[in-house]
Order: sequence, then structure tokens, then C-alpha cells
Amino acid sequence: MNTPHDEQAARELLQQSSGRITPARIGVLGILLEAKAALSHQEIEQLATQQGLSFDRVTLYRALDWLVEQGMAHKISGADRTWRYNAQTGTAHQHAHFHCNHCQQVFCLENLQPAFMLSLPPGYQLEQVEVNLQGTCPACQP
Amino acid sequence: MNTPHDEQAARELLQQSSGRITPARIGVLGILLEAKAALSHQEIEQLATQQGLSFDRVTLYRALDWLVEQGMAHKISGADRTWRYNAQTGTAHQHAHFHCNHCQQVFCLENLQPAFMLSLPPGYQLEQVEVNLQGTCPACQP
DNA sequence: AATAGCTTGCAACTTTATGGCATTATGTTG
DNA sequence: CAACATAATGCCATAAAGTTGCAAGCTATT
Repeated sequence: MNTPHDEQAARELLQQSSGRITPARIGVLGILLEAKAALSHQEIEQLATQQGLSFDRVTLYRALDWLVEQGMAHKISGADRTWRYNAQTGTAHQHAHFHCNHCQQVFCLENLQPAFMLSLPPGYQLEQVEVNLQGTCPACQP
Repeated sequence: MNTPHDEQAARELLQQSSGRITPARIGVLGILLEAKAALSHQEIEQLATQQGLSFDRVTLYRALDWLVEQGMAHKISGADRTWRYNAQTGTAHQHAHFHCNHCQQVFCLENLQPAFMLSLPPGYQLEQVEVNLQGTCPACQP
């Protein structure tokens, strides 16, 4: 399934960086932009193959790392100890993720304001908060 | 460094289970009881070696899995894609972990009540909440 | 159009974790 | 106390995820 719209969007985003615009980066970013959930490396590779794209596993790793470095993608560590990536929209990421126990997909909940008051023990200096929710996503409800 | 006190405590805990009491299980549980932070498989192996204990890596994996199964230990997945374990005290685990970015240790914050109001988007059914904090632990403060 | 050097592909390697099977040791029974 | 059933262990190989080095190719610039 080709998605020229997302490919175009990917191109435009890439042109705002100082790096080179390559098929791998266009393809990967396009796939991330199109995705509704955070994708694992494996899922991205699979989608790329379905779209006729083909690049090495290592290239995918490096493209993803580069996208994260450039701030175009976000890297989250799921409960299954594999990295998942999603396109980073302009707004700061809220780091709230929902892992569906049925379809195993990970969704980013952007609008979830973590309004929790942390009564952290003294001495701990907080730099980042990560909230991982688990349960059933809307599509998997009975 | 021997710690007969923790070894004794480990023995007593193990006797409450239906499994067999073996040197590996005594050693591993003793190490977990003694530890102030959640330990990775690698760290446990290292500590065991320091205490003169010696068992196979696979045995360590299985002993840890068994301890988790028996409810004597808790298994958490850190940000670096390695499992970490800590002794499970009687109280229910609150699933709040603090990862120190300096010493890379993971501490369990038992008393951190997640008093946050979740305005979850409609359709999501919540089953479990996991809070991962990152920052600097007391020992690593400047 | 030519060039510098960033990207890619390939192969090998590391780390983390799991599975199979013979051997050992634990707890129990007679 | 000795023998036994079987739960654990040790060692083997294997799987999956991720990284590194280097030659070859491609991108963007001059």
C-alpha cells in the first residue's frame, strides 16, 4: 500500500534537517508518520517490505537512531524489552504510553496530563517521568 | 563478603514454599534480600561470584524465574532492556521505579502513591499502571 | 561533471535470554 | 538409615535484539 502523502510529508520534514535525504529515511519516516501506534523495529521492517522498500536491518537501526537524534522520532522502551518508535510531532512528548495486552500495540497518549503529585523520597532528583499503562485498547474491547 | 543473616532469612523464606531448597536459590534470594536496589542478572552473578558461590548462568535465570513465580521476587524491565529483580516483601508492589542516570541503578519506591488522576481517552480499559522515574539518586548527588 | 564524505550493505560479533537432555542432588518413603 | 522418584543443575546449542568495522555506493555541493 503506497502512501504518497506521507512520503511527501516525510520529505519535507527531512529537508529541515542538515542530513541527507535518502530512500531509507524517507521510507522509515513515512511509515512512522502513517502509523497509528508506536512501531517496533520488526514491524517497521515488515511494513517497508510490504511497500516494496528494502533495506538492511542495520540501515533501519541507524535510520531510526538518526531520526531520534534529529528530533523527528521518539524512542520508547516497551514492557517486552524492544524499542518502539513513533514520529515526533512538534509538541513535546508527554511520555505516556498505553500497551494493549490483546493486540500488543503501543499507543501514545499525547493528551494525558500526568497531574500526579510525586511525594518523592528526599534526595532523589527527578529528570524524567515515564508512565506505562497496560490494558485493553478501544479496538480490542469486547 | 558473607552475609549469614540474609542467608538465614533466605532459608526461612524458601521453607515456606513447596520447592526444594538449593544452594543456588539460597544464594540468589540472599543476595536479593541484601541488595538496596533492583539487581540485573549480571550484577547478581557478579555478587554471587564474590561470595564464593558459583552456578551456571542458566541456573541463575531459572532460579530467578522460580523466585518470581513463588512471589518471593519481583521482575521489572528497565530502560536498558534487561530484567532486574528485587526481593518481594509481603506488601503488594507499587510498580514505581527510579532509575538513576549516573550509577544506572534501579530503586523501588514502595511508598510512592500514584495519586494521579488519569483522564484516559474513552475506550481504553486500564489494567495496570507502571511509573518509571529517571534522574539522580541520593548517592550520586553532587 | 567531479569530488568529498555521509550512508548503506554485508559480515562478523556481542549481549540477553531460552530450550534440550544427561547428570546431580534434594526430600521422601520404606 | 538406605534407596528411590523427581526436581534442579550444568553444559550444550540456539534464538532474538542490537552493535561494530569496513569497503562500496550515493547525496549534495562546488
